[in-house]
Amino acid sequence: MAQFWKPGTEKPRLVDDEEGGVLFFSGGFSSSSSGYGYASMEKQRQRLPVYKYRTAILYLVETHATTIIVGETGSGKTTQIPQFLKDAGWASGGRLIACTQPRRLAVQAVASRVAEEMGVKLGEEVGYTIRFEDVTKPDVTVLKFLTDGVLLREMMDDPLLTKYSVIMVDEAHERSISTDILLGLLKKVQKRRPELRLIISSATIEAKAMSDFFRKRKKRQELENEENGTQGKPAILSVEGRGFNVQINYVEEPVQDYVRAAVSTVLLIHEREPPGDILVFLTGQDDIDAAVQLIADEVQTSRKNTSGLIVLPLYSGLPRAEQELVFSPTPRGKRKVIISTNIAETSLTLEGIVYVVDSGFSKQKFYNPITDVENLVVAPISKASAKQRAGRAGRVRPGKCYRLYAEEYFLNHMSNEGIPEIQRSNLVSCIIHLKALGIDNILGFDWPASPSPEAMIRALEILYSLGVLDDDAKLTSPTGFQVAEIPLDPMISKMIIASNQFGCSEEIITVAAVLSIQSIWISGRGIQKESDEAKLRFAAAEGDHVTFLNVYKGFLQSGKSSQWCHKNYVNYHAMRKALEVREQLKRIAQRIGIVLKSCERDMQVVRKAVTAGFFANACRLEEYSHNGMYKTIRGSQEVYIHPSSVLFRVNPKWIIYNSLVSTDRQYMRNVISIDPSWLLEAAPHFYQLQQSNPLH
DNA sequence: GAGCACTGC
Repeated sequence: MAQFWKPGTEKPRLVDDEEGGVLFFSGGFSSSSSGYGYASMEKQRQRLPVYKYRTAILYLVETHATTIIVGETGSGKTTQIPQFLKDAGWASGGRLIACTQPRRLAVQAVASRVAEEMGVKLGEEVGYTIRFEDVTKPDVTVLKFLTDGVLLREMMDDPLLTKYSVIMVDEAHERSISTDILLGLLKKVQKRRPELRLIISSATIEAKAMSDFFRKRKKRQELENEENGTQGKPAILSVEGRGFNVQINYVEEPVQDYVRAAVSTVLLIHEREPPGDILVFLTGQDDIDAAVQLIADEVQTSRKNTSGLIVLPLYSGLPRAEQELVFSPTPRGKRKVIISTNIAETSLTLEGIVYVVDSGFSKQKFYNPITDVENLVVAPISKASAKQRAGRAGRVRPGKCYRLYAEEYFLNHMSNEGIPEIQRSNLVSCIIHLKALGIDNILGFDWPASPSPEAMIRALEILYSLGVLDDDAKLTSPTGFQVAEIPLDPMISKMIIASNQFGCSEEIITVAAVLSIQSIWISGRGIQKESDEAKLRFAAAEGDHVTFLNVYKGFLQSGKSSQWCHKNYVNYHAMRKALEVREQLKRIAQRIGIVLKSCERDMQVVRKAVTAGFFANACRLEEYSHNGMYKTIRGSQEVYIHPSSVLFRVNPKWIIYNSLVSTDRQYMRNVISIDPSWLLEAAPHFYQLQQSNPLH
C-alpha cells in the first residue's frame, strides 16, 4: 500500500509562507506505487501532477480544518484527491467523502471517471447526485460527487452534514451563488463540527482571500481547535497543471472593433502559422454570427488564402446538432475555427486547440436592486478569465494566445478576479435558502463576499410582499415554508401555491415546468419564419403561459413524439425535460398539501394564479404608444414585449411579465394579459399604498 | 424583431 503520513511519525517537510499559510515544496516526497491491478490506469494516475502531493495533501487535511488547493486544469485534483482520502481511511466507519461541482455535467463526468479508475460500478462505492438523478447506494457509496446546489438542499434535512467526514468544494474560483452560500454555511458548520474537513479547490491564486475568510473566527474557537490539535488557519497548497506553454501576444494599440480585429487575427494565423485549430472568444450570438459572416465574405472574395478553413459558431442557444459539430475531428489539411461565447471557457472542453484569440470581453449579468432589473452587459473580463482562456491553447501542445488588448491594459487595468455572482444577482432565492436553514440574521451572515445591503433589502421586501416572510422577516407558515420546499424562484413557487385555491394546479405546474427551462422553441438562422408560423398554431390570446399549455397538450396527444416536435418547431429535448421537471414538481406539490386539479378550459383562473405570484411585474401599455411601450406599475420603467412572445405586436393593455431581459431596451419575456383588478386582489398591501393609484 | 453561462427533490 501507499505510504501516508501518520500522526506521530516524522512530518513531511513544509514551509510557512509569508501569508501565514503553509506551502509545500514539491520535491522530497517519494510516492511508492500501490499494489492495484489496472496497471496502465494506475500509471496514468501517477503521471498526474497532483500525485506527488499525495502525502502532503493527506497531511494537511489531517492537521487543518480547511485546506485550500490551488491547481490549474489538468492537475488531476478533482479525480485524485477524493481517492487519496478514501485510501487514507476518511471514508471508514460509515462516513462519506463529498466532492461538489458547480455543473451537473461535470459531476457525472468526474464520478464515472473515478469509478472507472477504481474499477467499481458507478453508483456503488462511487456515486453521484444531481437534480433528478441520485446514483448512490446507502451504506455502500463512500465517494459522492454532487452539485453544490444539491449539497445545499441536503443541508435542509441535515444542517451539520453529519454523514460527511470531508467535503471538497471544487471550482471555488468560479464563485457561483451556490458555491458562495455553501462556503458561508460550511464555515458555520465547522464551528459546530471541528472534526469536519474542508478542501477548497480553486484554479486561481485568489486562495489568499479564501484563506482569510476561513481563518476569520472568534478567538475562543481558535483556542479550542488548537487544543484539538487542528490548526485554525487554512493551509494553502499549490499544484501545478499539466498544460503546455502558451505564448501570449498583445496588440500594440487598443482595437476599435474587436469583431473585425478577431477576424483579421484568425486570417493572419491561418496564413502564417502551422496547422492547429483556433478558438475565438467573443461575447454573444450577434458578435459570433457577424464574425462567421465576415470570414465567409473573405472566403467568397478570396482576398486572402482562406482555403481549408472550417468556421463554426458555438453558443448555448445553438441547436444541439450544430453545437456538436465543434467536437468532430478536423479533417487532414483543414483548420477548424471555433467562434465561441464563454461556454468554451468553463463549461466544455475542446480538443486540438492550438491558437486562442481573446477579445477581452464577455457578457455578464449585473443586478440593479433599485430597479430590480438584471442587465446583461458586455464587460471586460478579469485576469483570471484571460488566463483561463489562454490556457485553452495549451492542452495538446505548446500554443499561442492573441489578446486583442494591450499588455499595459492587462497589467494595470484588468481586475484580478471577476465580481462574484452573488454581488451581481437578485437575492430572493438565496435568502429563502438561508431562511429555510434557520438562519435568521441574514444581514449579519458571514459571506465569502457580501452582497450589497440594497440588494438584501430589496429581496426581503419582495419576499414580504409575496407573503413568504412576516414582519419579523421570519418564514410564514404555511406559505413561507411551502415556498422554501419548492426548488424554483419564489415567485413561481408562490404561483404554484396560489393555484391550489384557484383549482388549476395541474395547469400551473405545467407552466412552472416550462418556465424553468430555457426555451421550448427551436429557433435559429434561416428558420425564423417557419418557426414563427409554427408558433402561431399554438398561440393563445391570453399570452405565452397559455400558449405553453397548448404546446404541452399537443405534445401529450402526439404520444410525446419527436416527429411531432420537429414538425412544429418545438424542441423535443426541452419538452422531455419539462415533463421531468413537471413530475418532480407534482411530487413536491403533493407533499406540501397541494391538491392536483385541472381547471379544464377556464384560463381566467390560470391567469389569476400567475398574478398571485407575479403581481410585482405588472405593466400597462402607454396610451397613444405607437411602438408598444409599456410602463411598469411599480417603478414606471419603460419596457417592451420581447419579439419572441406571442403577444408581440398584440399589446394588450394590462400584462404581467415573467422576466425582464435588458439589452438596448428592456424586454419582457413570457407575458400574459390580466385584468388590473386582480392585482388588488392578489396583493392589496403592495398596490393599495400607492399614492395615486394607477390601477384604473 | 431578438437569446453570456450555470443551477435546484
